[in-house]
Amino acid sequence: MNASRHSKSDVLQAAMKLLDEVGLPDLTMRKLAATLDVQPSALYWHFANKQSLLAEVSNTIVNFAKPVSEGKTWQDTTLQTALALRDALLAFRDGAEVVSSTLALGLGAESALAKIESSVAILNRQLAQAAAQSILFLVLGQVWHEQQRMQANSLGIVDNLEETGTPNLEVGIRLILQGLTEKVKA
Amino acid sequence: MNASRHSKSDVLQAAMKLLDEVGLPDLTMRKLAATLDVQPSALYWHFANKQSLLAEVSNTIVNFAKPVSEGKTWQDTTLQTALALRDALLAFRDGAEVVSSTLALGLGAESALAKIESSVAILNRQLAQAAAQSILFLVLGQVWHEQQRMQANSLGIVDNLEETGTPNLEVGIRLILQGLTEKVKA
DNA sequence: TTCCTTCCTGAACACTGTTCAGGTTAGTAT
DNA sequence: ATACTAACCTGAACAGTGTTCAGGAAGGAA
Repeated sequence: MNASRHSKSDVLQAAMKLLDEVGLPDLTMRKLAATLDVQPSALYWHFANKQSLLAEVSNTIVNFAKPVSEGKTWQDTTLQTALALRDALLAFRDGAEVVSSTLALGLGAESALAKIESSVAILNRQLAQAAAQSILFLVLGQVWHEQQRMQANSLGIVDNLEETGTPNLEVGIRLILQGLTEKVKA
Repeated sequence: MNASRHSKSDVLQAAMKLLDEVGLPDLTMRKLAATLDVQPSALYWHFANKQSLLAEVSNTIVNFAKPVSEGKTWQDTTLQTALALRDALLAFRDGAEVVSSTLALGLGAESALAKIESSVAILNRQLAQAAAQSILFLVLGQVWHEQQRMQANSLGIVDNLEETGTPNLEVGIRLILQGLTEKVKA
């Protein structure tokens, strides 16, 4: 905005705003610097590189998920946790792709996994971990797909008549939870 | 290799080889052209752009999955189909990321989804579709994660002691299948 | 006033995907 | 053999990317 000096969180905030305006593919260091009235090289005082910046953007998105009130059953709690993450991803343009990338690179965003895993109150920890990871991939994949379609539609590209984005996710999670429940009985 | 003229499938083949040698981030049009002893611009006679090239690479990877022999139950068939896709992704460096990207962009790779969906022999088509999509995201996310860790390890980065890549996937798929089975009973 | 930390400039480097006018090669038809 | 045509490629450029680095300026503390 103005020409005063900027802190690290200023840059992060500007990055979030720019992401919302132009999307991830056009979120470049040069454009980001321009919105702050600063040379591109100035950004490298605050962040070691672009990946580090994106990692913090990713964490901001994940931490945006509001904590869920404990449900009646752990199944319900887990479902609410997953849907809260889904809402957080949807709240930011290209949110799912940002988080997916940094998660793949091993930077940040593990807190999302941790939250889901801790909600799966099952004795067998190996099983809980596999289920939590599965649910996380489900949410990321589904929302990524949905957000990509949103952009495609905004560009006037024909959309397939199917609008099964949101329902499919809940169905998928419920399938995993049901499977978990059955496996625990045995 | 040599300096003779090249066909479209020559370029595709060279792209697959280069992908295996340098990985997706270093799969550039210039490097690809160099392996063919050709100027970068020559590639644009065969492919409209890099995305189109990657889409065909993606299709090649997906179609590499060998068809499964029909199992005893549809649950078994679906599991084998998913694992066959997993093997295909693992057979190529950064295979999961390549396929994920082109799938997100709406180019190709839907045949993977179709194969899984057709194996889920359930009356409720909406349910089968949700389950198939869930399983696909599971496979892609898991293998992507695994392949990223493979590269990280090869670069000497510390690996987390957990080696739960492969088992987690099968567990996750089985959970979905079990959930499906229960839901069908009701 | 000196010093030191914080933040930034300006210029460059080594890349990237892509376009385009024009050339070469090879095979087919006359 | 000559002419034509489609397939394939060159060479150069354009507009952009992330990143580095030597140095300069601002502001508070000693």
